[in-house]
Amino acid sequence: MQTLETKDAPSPFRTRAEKMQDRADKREAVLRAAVRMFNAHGFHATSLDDVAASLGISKPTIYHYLGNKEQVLIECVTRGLEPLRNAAEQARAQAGSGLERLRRFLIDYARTNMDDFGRCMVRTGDELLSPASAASIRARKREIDATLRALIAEGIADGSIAPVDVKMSAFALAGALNWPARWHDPAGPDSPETIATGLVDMLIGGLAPR
Amino acid sequence: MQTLETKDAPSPFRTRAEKMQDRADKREAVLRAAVRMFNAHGFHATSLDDVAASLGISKPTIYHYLGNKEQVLIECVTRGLEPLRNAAEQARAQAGSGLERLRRFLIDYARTNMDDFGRCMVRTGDELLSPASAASIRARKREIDATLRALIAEGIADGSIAPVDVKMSAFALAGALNWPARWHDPAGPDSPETIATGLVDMLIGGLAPR
DNA sequence: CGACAAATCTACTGGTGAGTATATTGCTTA
DNA sequence: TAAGCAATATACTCACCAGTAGATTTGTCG
Repeated sequence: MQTLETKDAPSPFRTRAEKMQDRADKREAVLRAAVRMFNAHGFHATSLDDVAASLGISKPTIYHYLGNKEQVLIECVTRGLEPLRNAAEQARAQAGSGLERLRRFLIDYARTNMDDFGRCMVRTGDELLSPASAASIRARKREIDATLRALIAEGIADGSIAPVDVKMSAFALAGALNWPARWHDPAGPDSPETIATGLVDMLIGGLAPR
Repeated sequence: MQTLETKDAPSPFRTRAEKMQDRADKREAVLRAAVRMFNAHGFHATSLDDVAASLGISKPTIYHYLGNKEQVLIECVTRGLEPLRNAAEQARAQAGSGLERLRRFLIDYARTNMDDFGRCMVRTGDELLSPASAASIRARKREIDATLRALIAEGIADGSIAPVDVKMSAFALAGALNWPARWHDPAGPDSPETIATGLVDMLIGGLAPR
């Protein structure tokens, strides 16, 4: 077979697969532009005309790729949720004490909450979505929360975590690690990595001296 | 002078002071109705016509008392901020170790974040406000944060708090205690009091066993 | 080639909701 | 009693924006 395709002379004749990739890339570009504007000005204050303009395209093109405005938001939130689901799955599969696995998970959790889609996911309340979509997203968030609680419970069981109230601790952790979605400045001096470990270590150690 | 005013026979002829009170009460009622709807459906999804209808009045009446929609929101946020400022002032004035004073402050902080105005205050991001108002509110929030950091620093100095990173801890605490504004259900089984102490004690003790 | 589908545009429609103009009523005060 | 102000209503205007209609181009496949 003749795969004469070379990197330095890309043919202008796209294959089927390449065109699907093109389409996916464009979808992605729309989502990136949208999520940035949602984060900067809020969902309602961002018009799809603005998003389109920022890409040098027109509004119907967005509809061509994504259907409608709510769909754009849902996709953004979904992309924000995905890394969390992966982190959760990994945490469940991993070896180690409850605390060690929890720590790893929390750091991933905090880190992904600081990227564009993660921020959008954290900041998108139910009230922005149709009841059906809100329910679907709430369900996915609940899964993450279930993992979080399971890890805490396992840590308590194996003695690596103090006998805390599981539900309350899960809320405290989630709150502390979601909050950067509102204050973290990507242009600032602290990297998401630094912030994530800083927050998590404080939460594990507590304020009281040991 | 003849202050014949009796409780059981309230005269329909209001005095000057009573009328000012009337006006204040009505303003207050509008704010209460508005903040409830803002919390339930979000600021943009709540029209002033809806707020007015929920009180059996008309939109111009709201404009009569509050000027415009942003002003309504600003007043709600301000009312949410007020108890925090009081708690901060009290904490600064009080005696006791840094940790004791911090603990008291954090519990107040958490509790007030769960009432109508507190929730609204936490959930109202800069993007909903004009730049000028956003700046003014950000400044007031910064003061609260400064108190929080000062209390942590004092606790470290007097040895009642472990030598943690002050800035990071302040963010972790604020995040954990703001989060209930998004999830707490006033109709649920857990009282704000219970949640506040539960969260705070977990944050002070940390997850790791002692 | 000719028909079809994908991608994209310009130019609209229709609804919603903030904010206003103006009228009315009734109390207060000169 | 007339003037003035507070409180409230009805009935608008105006801007914005989600979503759509329909035209155009271009590549693909029978």
